[in-house]
Amino acid sequence: MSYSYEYPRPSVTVDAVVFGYDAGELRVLLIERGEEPFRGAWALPGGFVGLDEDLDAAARRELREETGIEPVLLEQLRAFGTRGRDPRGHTVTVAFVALVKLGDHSVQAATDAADARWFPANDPPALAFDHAAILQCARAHMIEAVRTRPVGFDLLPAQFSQTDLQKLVESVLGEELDKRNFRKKLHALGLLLPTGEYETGVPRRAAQLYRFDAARYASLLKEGFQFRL
Amino acid sequence: MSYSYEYPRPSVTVDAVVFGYDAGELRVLLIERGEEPFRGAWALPGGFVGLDEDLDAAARRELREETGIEPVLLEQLRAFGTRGRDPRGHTVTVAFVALVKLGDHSVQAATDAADARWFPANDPPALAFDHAAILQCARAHMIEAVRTRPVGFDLLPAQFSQTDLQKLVESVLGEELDKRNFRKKLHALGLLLPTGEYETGVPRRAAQLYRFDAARYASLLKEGFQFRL
DNA sequence: CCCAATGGTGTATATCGGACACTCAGAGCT
DNA sequence: AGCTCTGAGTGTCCGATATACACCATTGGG
Repeated sequence: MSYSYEYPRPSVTVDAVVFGYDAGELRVLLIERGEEPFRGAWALPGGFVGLDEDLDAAARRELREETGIEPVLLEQLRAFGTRGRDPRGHTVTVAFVALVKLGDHSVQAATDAADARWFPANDPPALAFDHAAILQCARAHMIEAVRTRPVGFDLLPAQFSQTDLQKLVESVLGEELDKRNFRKKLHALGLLLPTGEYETGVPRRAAQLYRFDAARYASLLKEGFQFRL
Repeated sequence: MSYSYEYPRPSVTVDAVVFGYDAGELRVLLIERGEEPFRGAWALPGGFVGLDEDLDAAARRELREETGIEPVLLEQLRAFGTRGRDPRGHTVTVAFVALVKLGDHSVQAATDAADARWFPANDPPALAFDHAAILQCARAHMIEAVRTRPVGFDLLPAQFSQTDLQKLVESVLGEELDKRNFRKKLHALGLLLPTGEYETGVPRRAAQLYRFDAARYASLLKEGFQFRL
């Protein structure tokens, strides 16, 4: 099957920077390319957009096909369209950022992906195409997002300690924060619900576990509330 | 001439939201479409991306062709690719925001554009495609940008009064600011050079004119300086 | 000469952000 | 049982920042 157009034009792809959080470190999901170009290299999951397919639907589909992951939160980063970024010819890619709770998903490589694995987001391997630049841009996006929106809660399990959250924020920002000041702000937001439950199996005093009050956040937003950490 | 591909796929266009500032109001440059679809309707300037053409180069080219404008500052907003946004078939557009000093450019419609004119950015006419949504997004972008980056200086003439700048910021934000507090912050930034010249032809005390210290801003940026108004 | 309109200027107060250190709880080990 | 280790939990002070607020000066025009 083949299709004709009056003018030559770039192709459109989507790529997803999927972040997860595990072992105190921000991680990014990469696939090993099973096809040329860059066969055997690590890359962001993604692929061509189908005709009449929404961009975010395409990103979700490619993620599902290549890695088995179905993210809850997926938002557009921006388009990358520098000439020469794809050796097959000019392609414009629309990059997305997705956040997943690592425990909720097991990664399963398929279709174009020979393998799919989590890597440290701040120390990734060499990447195909211009994916290193896209990842860099996504990390900058996260630095902004983690301070101004409650994104941490999409990366942590449903229940988490205040320290869990702080370590995550520190990992994204790449800098350490003061425990008391962090908690002061956190409580001031009023978005944490104490569960009454505690960590188990830790060789020290167990930290209390909290839950994110999504309903309250939604209603605060309507009143012009601005999240800030 | 015709080109063939193995798979059907969306086309790529660029659209530019060009902002200017005049008569105390933020303005946006629109063209009247000279071709179907939406012939006769107002729309953002833009068009198809050529093969092997960078996205920003395409946006600049379309702007030049359709309106005669060559903006200094052009930055990507994001991609819009919702199915059905273009009646000709699926097209993905990458939207840009451009800022121009109104006095430096005279607008000249050509090629696909039957006309090109400035409209109030906060009260635009009905627009073709999903351009109203793109404009909305661009305005939100400006609200963010005007507080965190010295964008006002790209919209004003080389010399301007403090009040000019304040009125511009107020027009973008859609809210009024306190004169003394605004000037306090402005002076604290240390980015205004007094020119010693004054307004002329005004029926009141003439305001002193200033110039933006771009060199100083560039050097401050390297030291991790964050602009904030 | 008076009026209208805007230019230009400082202080006092509330709020926010950042620095900073100790005690307590619980698990594991001897 | 007692000791040790690790991280949990908690409040104050100070400096910086943001906001509210009012009057006189200057100029052109009528």
